[in-house]
Amino acid sequence: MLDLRRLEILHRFAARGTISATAADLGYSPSAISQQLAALEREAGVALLERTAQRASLTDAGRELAEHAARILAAAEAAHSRMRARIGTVSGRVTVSCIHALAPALAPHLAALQRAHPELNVVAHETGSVTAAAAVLDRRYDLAVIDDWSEHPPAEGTGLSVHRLRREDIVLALPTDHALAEQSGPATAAQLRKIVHHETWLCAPVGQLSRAAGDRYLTAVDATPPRRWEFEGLHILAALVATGAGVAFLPAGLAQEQAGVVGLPLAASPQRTILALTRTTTREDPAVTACLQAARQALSRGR
Amino acid sequence: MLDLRRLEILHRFAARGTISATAADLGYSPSAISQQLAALEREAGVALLERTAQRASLTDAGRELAEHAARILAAAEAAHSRMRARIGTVSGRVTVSCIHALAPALAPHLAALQRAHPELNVVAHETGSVTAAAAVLDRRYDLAVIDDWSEHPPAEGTGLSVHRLRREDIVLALPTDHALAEQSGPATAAQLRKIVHHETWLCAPVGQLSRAAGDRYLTAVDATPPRRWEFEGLHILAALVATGAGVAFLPAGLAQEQAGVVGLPLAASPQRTILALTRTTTREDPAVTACLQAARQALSRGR
DNA sequence: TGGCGGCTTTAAGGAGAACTGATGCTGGAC
DNA sequence: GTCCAGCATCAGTTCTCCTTAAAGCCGCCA
Repeated sequence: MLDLRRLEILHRFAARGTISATAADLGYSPSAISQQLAALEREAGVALLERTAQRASLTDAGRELAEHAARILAAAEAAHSRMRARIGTVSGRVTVSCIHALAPALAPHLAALQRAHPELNVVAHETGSVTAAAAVLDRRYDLAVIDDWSEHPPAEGTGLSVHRLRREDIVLALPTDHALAEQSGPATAAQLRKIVHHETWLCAPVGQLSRAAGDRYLTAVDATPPRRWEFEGLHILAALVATGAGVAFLPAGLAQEQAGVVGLPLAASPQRTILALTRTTTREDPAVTACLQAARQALSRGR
Repeated sequence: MLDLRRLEILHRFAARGTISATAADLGYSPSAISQQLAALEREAGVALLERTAQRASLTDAGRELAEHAARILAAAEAAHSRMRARIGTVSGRVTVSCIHALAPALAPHLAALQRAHPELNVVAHETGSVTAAAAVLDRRYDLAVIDDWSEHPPAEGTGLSVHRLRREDIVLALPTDHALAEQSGPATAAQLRKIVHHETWLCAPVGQLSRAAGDRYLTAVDATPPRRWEFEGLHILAALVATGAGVAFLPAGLAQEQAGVVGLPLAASPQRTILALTRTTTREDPAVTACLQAARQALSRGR
């Protein structure tokens, strides 16, 4: 009989790649992981790992068993969720991932939830939007709050539940004393080209979703910024706009909150969507749904 | 994290109904089962059993978790089978069920298989045809050899693989010195009515599949035996026919093997099918397939 | 070449889990 | 009333599993 904890270890090892990282993830010493994987090999009767002194990697059999393990663990988690749904108490450990920019909004609601349910143990980390889905499916997080800047938010994948929390327009963020700050209608393409040409363009580094979306829009209106400053974090960009350092594309809500910044609407406005991701197997878990509800309250006040 | 062994215990309890029987099935003391189920309740956070002093029964939650357990265990077994298929060695414990009448034919082949593979541990029991499918699905047996006397053998159910080993005609078994023993063509309905009226009719007790099938045929030709002797076991019936005690419906092969018995064909001959049942999750397990192969060799020499 | 650091395994020991056997309880059968 | 089947609990022993400590291997760098 294969042991469920050992399958969990194998599954995590398949996701992380080293015994040390697996141990860190699961809160054990590397020695324990090594021993448990050896025991699993003994049980299965097959070599699951190719071991060298400084690297362990999965064999074909190990990879296959890890895939089976994913299915088995999902079934077990579904069963556990159902039992938790039966008692209905919000308790246990829930790991939450949140992108940098939304953490300040989310944190107080999670803290309140934890105060309301002392048995609940919320563990929050920061993760980027790109890797979040895989991390949730890999059971590294039970709930992930991310944003998506494409026109079409990701669909529900295998085992993944996608919850849309908020959708808001992207605006052109200008310093309050900018010549166009008083304009009521949306910025025209011509205005945008002129601004981009004269001002420093503030944006996220390449690889960020917001950067790609902004570049798409700029290309569409045929504007190419001659001067770019790249900073990570939308809050920083908003603050920089306020100091007069340049202009940027920002979510409407963020531009509105930042003192010294005015948001000018855009024609055919791009949008960003704030999403929450959970596994379908935990959909009924009261603790997870409570955290999801908290995220909804924290972040869905936009339209 | 729910424990797989405990889920197995719950699942077995759901099938058997008492803690003692569960313990006997799994080879533990009742005390161990009681403690493990209590631990599972603690893990799940729900009451799974309603306990009185002399009886424990599942609650709704317990029933539901037992159903989940069946799925989880099936997934685990499938994974284990895949690993065993990878190494390909015929080893481990295989529990085989066989109906009474076929045991003599099957036993030597299983014994030979066990001699050829010392790591293999075949455990054989006798079980009736009616309950075998449920027992295989409940994991009490990995392989069951049964017979079926209906026109249409059972189809593959959820998780059950049905292997047809042999199909043979039912004949009218007569003592060698009977007046009709030399007849070459099949027995007519009129002959049958006459024989039934004059001879003692030998058949299995009510509830057996062979009895039901025989009665159906007798009813169809409008023959009702005034004198019945009911004995369990087709071999006994064959031996009784040889002594001249009466006549019976028997599978052709059995009638042929029995000295002093002649088998007279029947018009629109009923048939019996010998089937092997396995779980689909163990389909790839080399040990199970080897046992199945042995059963095929032992029993499929008919047409 | 020698030392350092990351990754791994092995060995030893201790904490906890789990099984057994004994004991006690309950309710139905005789 | 007495017996019996079934279940829970308790104490004790065995076994599992995790941690710490030690050591090996390999790449990297001085």
